[in-house]
Amino acid sequence: MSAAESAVETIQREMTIFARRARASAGRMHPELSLVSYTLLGHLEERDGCRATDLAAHYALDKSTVSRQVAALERAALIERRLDPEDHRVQVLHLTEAGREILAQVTRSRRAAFRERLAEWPEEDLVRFAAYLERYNAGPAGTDGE
Amino acid sequence: MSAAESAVETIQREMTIFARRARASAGRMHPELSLVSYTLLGHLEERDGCRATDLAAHYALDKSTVSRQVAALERAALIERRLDPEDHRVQVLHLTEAGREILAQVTRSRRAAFRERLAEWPEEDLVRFAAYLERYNAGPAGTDGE
DNA sequence: ACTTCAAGTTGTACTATACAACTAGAAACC
DNA sequence: GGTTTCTAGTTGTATAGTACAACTTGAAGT
Repeated sequence: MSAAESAVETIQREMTIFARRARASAGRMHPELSLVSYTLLGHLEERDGCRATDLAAHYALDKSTVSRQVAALERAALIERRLDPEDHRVQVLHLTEAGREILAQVTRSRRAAFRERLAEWPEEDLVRFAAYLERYNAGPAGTDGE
Repeated sequence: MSAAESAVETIQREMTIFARRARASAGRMHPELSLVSYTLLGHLEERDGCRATDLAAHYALDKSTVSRQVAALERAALIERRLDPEDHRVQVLHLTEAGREILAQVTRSRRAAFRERLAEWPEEDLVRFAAYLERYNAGPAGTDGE
């Protein structure tokens, strides 16, 4: 096996380990915000509001799933729905103040965990690792599908 | 923000994207073998058989969860239980021939997906990326927990 | 106006998971 | 040697996340 082939094997194995761990720990780390809820809130912050359908399309989730997630987030007062005056079928979703705070808090705590884990890494390696991950994720949707 | 801090941000963001995608696509990619089942079978192959308790400890799963997963894998005839003659509480789990084949088949298909995704990468980058991932996962269980 | 399309909700089912209560067997300790 | 304690595993119950299908409501096209 060439060095390249063996490296691909390793990448596959380690990505699998990471995915499994992330999945197992996602609920335990932030009981107040699942990984999906977190990314939905993040998307709302980034886009400054969007429709449920946009979330479903972007994250390859069924619209019923998004509908229930949105209902839960609204119940928790983390988001609010604003009816689109142009089209009465549409609800534009926005973060509430509380939602913004929770999102920031979870982001801080996640960031702290990553910082700790990467504390010993030289800057040069951090920068290269970050670039590799970006390149990997930017690739054509193959292994996954966004 | 320093280059190191901004790299950590990127690593966090990209790892999150990867984890979310992996989760979303895990079921769709291999309907015959969930990510968890896949890793359980992989562990059995690697260790050439082990106990349910070992699986639970290694993957931080509840023993009841493992018990049900194992029951499903046995029902699918991918593993078999052998009673330990030394200790009648213990069942040593082993892959069956069918289990070995399914595992190999899913491994091949996953490998093909990764290869395709990484096809354009120069060997040098593959090797470095693989090393970074190993280093990341080998770190102290912080963000996750095995 | 009628049909067709789009956004969301609700009913139903399934999977993965945890926690608690339980059974069965092994080990330890007077 | 009998009682207590520990360990392996199963089962009951509950929850979260998910999909698919059927439906409602409103918009757009013909």
